[in-house]
Amino acid sequence: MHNNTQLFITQVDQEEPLTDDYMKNLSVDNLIYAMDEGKLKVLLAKYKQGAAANKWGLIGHWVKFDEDLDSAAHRVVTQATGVKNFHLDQLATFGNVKRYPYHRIITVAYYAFVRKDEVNIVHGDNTHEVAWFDVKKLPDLIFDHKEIIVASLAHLKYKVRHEPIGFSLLPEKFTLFQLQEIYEAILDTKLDKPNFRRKIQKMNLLINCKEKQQDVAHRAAALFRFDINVYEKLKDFGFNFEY
Amino acid sequence: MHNNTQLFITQVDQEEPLTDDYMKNLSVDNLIYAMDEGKLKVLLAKYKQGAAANKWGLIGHWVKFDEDLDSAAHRVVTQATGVKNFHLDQLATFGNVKRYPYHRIITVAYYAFVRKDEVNIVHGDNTHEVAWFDVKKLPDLIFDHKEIIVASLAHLKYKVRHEPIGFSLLPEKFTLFQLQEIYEAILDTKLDKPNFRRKIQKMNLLINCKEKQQDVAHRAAALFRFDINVYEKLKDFGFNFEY
DNA sequence: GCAAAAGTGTTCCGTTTACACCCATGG
DNA sequence: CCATGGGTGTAAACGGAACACTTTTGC
Repeated sequence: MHNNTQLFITQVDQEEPLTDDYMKNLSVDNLIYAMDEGKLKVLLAKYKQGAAANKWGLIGHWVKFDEDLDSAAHRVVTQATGVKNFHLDQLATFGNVKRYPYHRIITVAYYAFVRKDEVNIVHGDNTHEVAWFDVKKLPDLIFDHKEIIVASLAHLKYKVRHEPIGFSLLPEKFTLFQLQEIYEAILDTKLDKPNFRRKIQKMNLLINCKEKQQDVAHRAAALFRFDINVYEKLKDFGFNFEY
Repeated sequence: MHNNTQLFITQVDQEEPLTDDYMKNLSVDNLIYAMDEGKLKVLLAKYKQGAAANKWGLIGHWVKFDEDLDSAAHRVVTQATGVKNFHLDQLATFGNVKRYPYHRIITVAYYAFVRKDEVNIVHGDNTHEVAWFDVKKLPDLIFDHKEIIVASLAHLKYKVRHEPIGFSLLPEKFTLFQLQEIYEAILDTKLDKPNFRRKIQKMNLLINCKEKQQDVAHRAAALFRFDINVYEKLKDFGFNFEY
């Protein structure tokens, strides 16, 4: 078994060196999502070293001994994007014995929502390319990362109906159509515009900025803000975003 | 910091010895749920050794090096209850640096649904009591186990609306009222009987066994079975159990 | 004028909710 | 005869789905 593996080892194909600060059997992998031109995109990296060399994978890293899991995920997202404030949630943990070729690594998957225009992609020492991919046009992925993305997309469909996560993907001021695009991208369906507008406005989560879009090649839309105060009051009670 | 901890160490208060088969920094903790007299109950253990000595906690154990996470959870549930077939799902992973007093342990929480009458509680070497607790009357719990249970109850409320998990808690043949009790226990609310019956029957997931309850002190109810075939067909399409 | 998206109105229909009511059985 | 749970009926209110329609803007 081990001999078999050896056959495929090339010069670049060895583990990235790890300092003593990190737990060798625990990593975080982040699903960093953003909206771009009405499409849901995820940030992927092409790695230089290790079993992942020259292949696309999620933005991940090992967890430090003195670091909470959430903190590790936050650190890795900030390091890769420069963004400091973003929505972050744990998705699930993937720990099959054979998911990583060299030894046992358990990875805790997190998903993060960022605004694409706030992102300044930072190339880590161990990546030579970092890029956004349409979730409907993914490249081949290392290890079980495809499975992780598929699981997260299913989870998003579920989640978007019960929490207003969409707002984390939008700039502070946005149009109703931009919001609708997010629901359409996540739910992978077309929604009826009049019905969507009525439904979302009836929730009282939106504040009309009394401003209009500028420089658009069509009638300018009203801009809205998300009312975090109303949301905080409502969420304890529980409510529905079903479509 | 370490000296501080020493102050509270007693004879029994030392770590349980671990063989080389186990990863020292990774455990699974299981939320083993069953229905009992219309109440949702969770199985807890009182431990003999270690930081948890003489306190109630979830049924958990370390993960073996050559064991998938799901397999570890399955092994621990079966070991504690004797049950071999049950519904098992991953909840979330808890890994704060200070959640365990001696060293860093990450725990992956799973929830399991069993039928109380199929359970034969097995006392492990390291527990001197194992018992069912009403989820609304929990004792003090070790480490972050209270937080884990609270998280799982919130997750169940969410989950029960989208998947017919209730059936995993019932015997093969059951009455509509028994099913209603599960929804009421998980959602922590009262439901209207006529409306519940109509709603659940319209889903076509139930098969009338054409049998009646025996020896009950009221009109005997019809018994139903869960139609797994119809469910398998429906679930890809997605459907709703909202109440 | 045309394209593109903003925005409003209305109808239809199934579902939800609330509640009244009768049935069967054991104590 | 009463308590307990089984089981049916129904009317009003609500909410979603579908779609026709008008408005504004830039090219």
